[in-house]
Amino acid sequence: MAPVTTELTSGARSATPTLDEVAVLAGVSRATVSRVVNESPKVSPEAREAVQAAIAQLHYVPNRMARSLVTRRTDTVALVLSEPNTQVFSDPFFASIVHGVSAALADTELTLVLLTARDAREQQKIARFARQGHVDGVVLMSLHSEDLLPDVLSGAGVPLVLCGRPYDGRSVAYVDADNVGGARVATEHLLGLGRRRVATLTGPTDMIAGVDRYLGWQRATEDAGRAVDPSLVAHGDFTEAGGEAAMARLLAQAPDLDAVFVASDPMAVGALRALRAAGRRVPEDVAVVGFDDAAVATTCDPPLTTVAQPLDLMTGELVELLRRQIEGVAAPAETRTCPTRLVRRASA
Amino acid sequence: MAPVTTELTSGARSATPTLDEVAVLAGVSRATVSRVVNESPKVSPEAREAVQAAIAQLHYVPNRMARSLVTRRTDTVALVLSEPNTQVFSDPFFASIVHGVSAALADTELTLVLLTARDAREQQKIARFARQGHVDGVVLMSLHSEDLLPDVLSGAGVPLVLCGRPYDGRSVAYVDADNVGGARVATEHLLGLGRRRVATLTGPTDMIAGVDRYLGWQRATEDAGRAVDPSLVAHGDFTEAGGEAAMARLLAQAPDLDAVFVASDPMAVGALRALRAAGRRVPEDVAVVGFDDAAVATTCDPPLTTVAQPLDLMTGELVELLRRQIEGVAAPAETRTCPTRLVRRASA
DNA sequence: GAGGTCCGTGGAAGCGCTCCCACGAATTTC
DNA sequence: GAAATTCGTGGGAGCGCTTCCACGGACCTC
Repeated sequence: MAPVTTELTSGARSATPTLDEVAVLAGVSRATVSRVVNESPKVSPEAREAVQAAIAQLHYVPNRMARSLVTRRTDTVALVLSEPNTQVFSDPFFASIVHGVSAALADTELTLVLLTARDAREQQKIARFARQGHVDGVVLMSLHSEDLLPDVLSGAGVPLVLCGRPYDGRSVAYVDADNVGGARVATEHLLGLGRRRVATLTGPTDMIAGVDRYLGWQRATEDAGRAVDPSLVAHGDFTEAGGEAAMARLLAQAPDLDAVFVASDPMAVGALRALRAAGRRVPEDVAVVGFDDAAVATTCDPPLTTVAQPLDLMTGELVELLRRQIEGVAAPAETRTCPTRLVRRASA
Repeated sequence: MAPVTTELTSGARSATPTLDEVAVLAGVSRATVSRVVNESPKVSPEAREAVQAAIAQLHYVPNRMARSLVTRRTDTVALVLSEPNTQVFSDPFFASIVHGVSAALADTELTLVLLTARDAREQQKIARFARQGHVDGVVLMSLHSEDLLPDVLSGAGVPLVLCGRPYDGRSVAYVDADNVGGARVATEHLLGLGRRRVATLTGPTDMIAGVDRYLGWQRATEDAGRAVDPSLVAHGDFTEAGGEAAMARLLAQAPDLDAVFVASDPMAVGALRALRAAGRRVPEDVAVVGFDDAAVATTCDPPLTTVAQPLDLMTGELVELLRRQIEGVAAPAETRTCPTRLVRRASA
């Protein structure tokens, strides 16, 4: 009998038991233990039972590194937030996406890891992480136009789905809300209320969501036969403070405005504050519509009329598209655009 | 010549090149390539150069799974948020911790992955993930008293540091802010202003931070020779909405209060709103002190006097303690309590 | 009852890497 | 000038796992 076997049968147990140790204890071969662990049907009930008993007794946990080395899978996917501004982290929209993806993954054998890339160096680190085989796929929230990560990742052949349409027209799988449509409906609602001067507070122009929501406002304005007056436009950055400042500017530019479509709920909350500071009543003097249907939309004063995105649907599609790519059964660069919906509350 | 070698030298390159292929191309052995990759000094300049050229030419990226299998290290640490309530995600304090830990790790070779556990099932998944050797260590934000993850993880021998003192007195490494001291100073400040009825809005009683901040208020109250009047206490949940509701209750219980220490800034913002709704002026009628020094403390109306935690220090210590455990040079269950500091603004 | 099929099982190869050990050449020491 | 040291290098074992392949026994078929 070989020394190693002697040691195993003599009862000396390592802190982290291996397949072999389980096999020896169960009186079967390594291969059979592997089959039991991987739920292969080709195992007799007796053998299965013996193995399971041994696993329980030794507290055996398979070593995923070893497994991954041969299977070429890690059963792990990454959600990457590529964004220099840390504050975005506390944006409720982002939190919802994380929550949704995580929930969609909970029903699968996949584990979610969250990675953040604030600068080029961290992006490199993440690219390496992905390329070194630590994850089977990546959901990427790359918000700014100049981000390199989408290229690097898709170039490296890592299964990839973007959350949000890519800024340029590149061919890559993505899931997005119908931002243009949502903004359009919001603006039409304001117009339908009989408002004469419908302004907009946009998001950053280097983010596609910011651009698309502006586009929706613009189209609705044009379709209503109104001129697209530059003084009715102010740019924000999707944050509450940015929204407050932009609203103040907007009031200075266009004191006669009587409605405003704001490109995100946090910005709308800031806008509400600026409006109050300026002595304008909402919705009597100025009607306000936000975007996102964040939790704060129900608690602010007045409760916010806003455009809701189907988050569950979106995160579900995100995971679905990614899994298909991982399985290798995906059509190249599949995309989904999910419908939005106006939620009426008191602000418009 | 063996077939495999023929294939390698004949120019056929796999999509993901291995050490062997680099070795063949560079005309050295696998061992030498490994030395170059791992920056061993025992390599001649010529060999190093040849290897580096080959690596560049093949776009070689080491397979971390294979490496981990033998080194028993992954160079990855996890930040685990064990918290059923998803909304906590958008809490600025949490975002700051993530940011800080991530920044502290950016200077090292370690990669950070973020994991969330909302229920027992996800906790199991994470425990498995850690035990299977996917991470070298864990920073755990386990906020509630009944959480099992600390036990499971430390029981499994995974290097572990808690962010926040454990609820019970268990022996485990942790880093925490001096919540009791901070709350005490805040309360003393209110008392020092000459306020007669200093109330408090607490956090959840199953979170140690909630308990400690209440304790600080209590001690300061007692030390000032005041009675700890139950009607001066209302419980919140660290959220803005919860703070608003609790403040409304507090005003009903103790209409004569003239100061309130609020256990978190988001709650304080809610409290400010409730106070305004009730027609109380801040700070004239009611002085308010918050906790956390979140970004919102500077933008709300009036700007919030609050207790700041040394986040950089805390996250630095967190990473330091964890690294020491990973290196195996840590004393058992090291702990750090970081000093807090009162930041005076307009609300008190 | 001889040949065929099926099924559970174990042996063994190998995933890509690190690292111990031994080897030979260059350098040093007495 | 012989022995000892140093240094860069390559061979090879092995990390823990999956999976192909072959084997033997139980079962069926004509």
